[in-house]
Amino acid sequence: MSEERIQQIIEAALAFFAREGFAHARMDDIAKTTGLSKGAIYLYFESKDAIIAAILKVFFRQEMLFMLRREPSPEPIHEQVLDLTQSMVGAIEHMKPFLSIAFEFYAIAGRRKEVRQFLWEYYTDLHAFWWELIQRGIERGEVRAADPDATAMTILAMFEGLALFWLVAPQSLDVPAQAEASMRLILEGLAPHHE
Amino acid sequence: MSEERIQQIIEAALAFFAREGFAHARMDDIAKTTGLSKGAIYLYFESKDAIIAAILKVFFRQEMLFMLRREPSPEPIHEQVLDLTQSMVGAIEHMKPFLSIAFEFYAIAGRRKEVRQFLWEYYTDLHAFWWELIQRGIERGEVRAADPDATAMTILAMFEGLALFWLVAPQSLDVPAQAEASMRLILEGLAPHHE
Amino acid sequence: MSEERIQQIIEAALAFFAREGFAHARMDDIAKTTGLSKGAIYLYFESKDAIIAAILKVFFRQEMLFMLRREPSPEPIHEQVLDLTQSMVGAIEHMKPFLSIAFEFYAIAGRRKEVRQFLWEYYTDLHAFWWELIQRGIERGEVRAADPDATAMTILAMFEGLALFWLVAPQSLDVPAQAEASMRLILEGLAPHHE
Amino acid sequence: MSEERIQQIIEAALAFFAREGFAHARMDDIAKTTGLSKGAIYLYFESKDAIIAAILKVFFRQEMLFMLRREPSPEPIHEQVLDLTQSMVGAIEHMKPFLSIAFEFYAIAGRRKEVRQFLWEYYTDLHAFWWELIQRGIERGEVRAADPDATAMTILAMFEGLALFWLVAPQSLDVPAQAEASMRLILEGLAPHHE
DNA sequence: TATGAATGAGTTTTCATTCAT
DNA sequence: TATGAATGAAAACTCATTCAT
Repeated sequence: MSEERIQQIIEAALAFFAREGFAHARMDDIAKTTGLSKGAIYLYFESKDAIIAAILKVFFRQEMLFMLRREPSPEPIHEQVLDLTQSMVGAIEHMKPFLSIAFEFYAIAGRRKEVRQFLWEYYTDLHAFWWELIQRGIERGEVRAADPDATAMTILAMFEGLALFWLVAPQSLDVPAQAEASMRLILEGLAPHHE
Repeated sequence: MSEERIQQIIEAALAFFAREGFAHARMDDIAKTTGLSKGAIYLYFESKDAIIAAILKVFFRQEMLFMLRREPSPEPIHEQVLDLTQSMVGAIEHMKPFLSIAFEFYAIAGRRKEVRQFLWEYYTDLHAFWWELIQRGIERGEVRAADPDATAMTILAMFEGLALFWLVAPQSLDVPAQAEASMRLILEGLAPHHE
Repeated sequence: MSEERIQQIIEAALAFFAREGFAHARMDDIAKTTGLSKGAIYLYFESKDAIIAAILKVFFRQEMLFMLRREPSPEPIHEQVLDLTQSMVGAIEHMKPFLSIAFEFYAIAGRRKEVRQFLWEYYTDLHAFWWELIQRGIERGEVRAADPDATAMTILAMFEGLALFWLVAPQSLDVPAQAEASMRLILEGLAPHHE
Repeated sequence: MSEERIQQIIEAALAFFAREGFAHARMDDIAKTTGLSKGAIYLYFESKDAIIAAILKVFFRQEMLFMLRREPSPEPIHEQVLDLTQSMVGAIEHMKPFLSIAFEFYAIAGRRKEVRQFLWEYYTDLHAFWWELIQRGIERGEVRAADPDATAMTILAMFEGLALFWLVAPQSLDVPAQAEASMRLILEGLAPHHE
C-alpha cells in the first residue's frame, strides 16, 4: 500500500522531472499528477531531494537488470555482443523520454560525492558484465588478448556517447544502425586473426 | 570595456554554475564574485537565462578550436589520431571543473530545441573533422574502407562517454591511458590488412 | 471560503490602492492588512495586475446597480430626476475614499484597450438608463423633444465632472447642492414650454 | 539655454508619461528621448517627481490661457458661449494625446494636498471666467437670473466629463457635436423667457 | 492517512539616483 | 555642463514545506 504510493509518486516525479528538469518541476505538479495532495507526498518522502534521490536509485537499476541476469551462453561471443547491443539500444530507446534526467544526474554527480559513488557502482556492475564476456571470449579464443578492462570501458563509453547524441539529434541519428556499426568496429578491433 | 565586463561576468558565472548548478547559483554570488553590483550584471545580461545562454556558446566552442584549425598533415593517420587523442584528453582535463555544466546543458538539450540545435552544430563540426581524417586515411590506404560517418561518430561517442566516466570517477579512471587504449582498439578495427 | 478570501484581498487592496496609488501600494501591505501572508495572496491572484483588474470590475459595477434596478415609475420625470440626482450624489459620497482609484483607471483607459472597453460598457449602461428616462419624459410630454442621446451624455458628463471637482476641492464644493443646481439647470433646458 | 534644456526634458517626459504612465515611464526613456544623458537630466531636475511637478504646472496652464485673455465682447452671450465651446473642444482635442496624464494628476490630487490646491486654483480661474460671462449675460438681460456660481461649475463639470468620455471612447463620441449639444441644453436652461 | 490552505524565506529583477571622469 | 556605468534599495513573485483539520 505504502509501496504503491511510493511508486505513484516516483512515476509522477519522473514525468515532471523529465519534462521540466529537477529545479523547475514543482511539488505541486508532482502531487497533482499523482492524484495525491501535496501534504500526502510528504508522508512518503521527506523532501523534494529525497524524491530525486529515490529516482536516482530506480533510474540506474532498471536499465541493466536484464543484462546482469544473463546466463553464460555457449553462443559465439560475436553473436552475443551483437545481441546485447540490440538490447542496449532497446533499453536506451525505452528510456528516451527520461534521458534528460540521466544527464541531470551526471551534472549532479560532478558536485555530490554520494551521487558519484552510486553511479560508479552502477557502471562498475555494467563494466564487470562486459569484462566477463570479453574475458570469456579471450579464453575461448574468439577474441584476441586485448585488455578486457579498457575494452569494456570503451564499450560503455560508446553507449553513453550514443545516448547523448541521440538526445541532441533525435531525428538525425539512427541509433540501432550506429550502435551496430560502432560495435562491429570494436569487434573488428578485437578479432583474433589480428595477432 | 563592455566586452571586458561581459567576460568578467561569464567567468564568475561559470565558476558558480559549475559549483552549484544553474538553478542553485545566485545572481548575488555572481555579482559579488565579479566585484560588481547585482544591478550592473543586468546592464550586460538581461536575465540569468541570458547568462546561461551566453555560456552555452562560449563553452562549446573553446574546446575544439585547436582541432579545427589543424592543417592536413602528411604524417601517418595512425600517428595523427593518437596525437589528437592526447589533445582531446588535454581539452577534457582542462575543462574538468566545468564538466558538470556540460551535462546540465545536455539535460537542457533534451527539453529545448535551440540548445539541441546549437549542440548538434557543434558535434557536426567535430564529426566533420574526424570524418575527413578517416576519409584521408582510406584514400591513402592507411585505413580500411570503413564507413567514415559511423566511425567518426563512434570516436566522438567514445570521448563523451569517457568524459562522463571521468566526472563520475575522477580517481578511478586514468583518462589518458583509457583514451589511448580505446583509440587503439578503434584503430585496430580500422587497420587495412583486415580486408 | 475562497470567495471570502478574494473579498478580503480586494478590500485590503482597495484601501491601499486608494491611499497610495496602484504603483506605490505594495503587495506586502495588502497582505499584511488582509492578515494573510504574501504567498497566500498569490493563491488567489496571479499578480498585482490581476488584483487591479479585479478591482476595476468590482468598482464600476457597485455604484449604479441601485439605478439599473429601478422600475419604471408613474411619478413625474422631474421628480424622478431629482431623486436620482440625490442617489447619484449618495453613491459618489459613498465611494469618496476611492475616487482616486477611479481616476487612475481613467488614465489607464487611455492606454489600454480592454480597460477602455470595460468602462465604455459601464457608461453605455448608465447612458441607456438615463436615455430611457428622458425618452419616457418626452413621450409623456413632460420633457420637450430634445435629443435623448446627447442629453443623457450631458448628465453623465456633469456627474463625472462633479466627482472630479469634489476630489480636488472636498471642502469648497457642496456636492449635493451643486448636483441639484446643475440638474435643475438641465431640467430647465428640457422643460416643454420652451418650444 | 538652461530654459531650453528644461523644455526639452519636459517634452520628452510628457511623451513618455502619456504613453506609459508616471510609474512605468523610466528616466532612461526620458533621457534617451531628450537626447541628453541620464545624468544631465539631474542637472535640471532633482528627481522624477520634480519633473512630474513641473509638468503639472505646464499642463494645467496651457489649455486656458487663450480663454483668460479674452476681452469682454459686445457680442451676444449666446454666441460667445458657443464660440468658447468650440475653443474648449479644440483645446481638448489638442491635448488628446496627453489626456491620460490629466487623469493621473486627478488621481494624485486625491492623495496630495499641493496637487489638490494647484488644480483648484486652476479651476477657480476657469470658473471665474465663466462666472463673469454669465454675470454679464444676466446684467445684459440675455440670461435669466440663474446662480452664476453653480452654472459655471456645471459648465466646467460638463467639459471634464466629456473629456473623460472621449478618452474612454475615442471612436464612439463626436466631441464637437456633443459639446455643442450639451452647451445648447444649458443655454436653453438659461434662456431669459423662462421667468 | 490525507488534505490543501497558508507560510515566509529566498530570488530575480527593476530603476531612480549618484559620481568619477 | 555632460556622461553613462554603477549602485543598491525596493518590490514582485516563487515554492518547498508545514500544520490544523
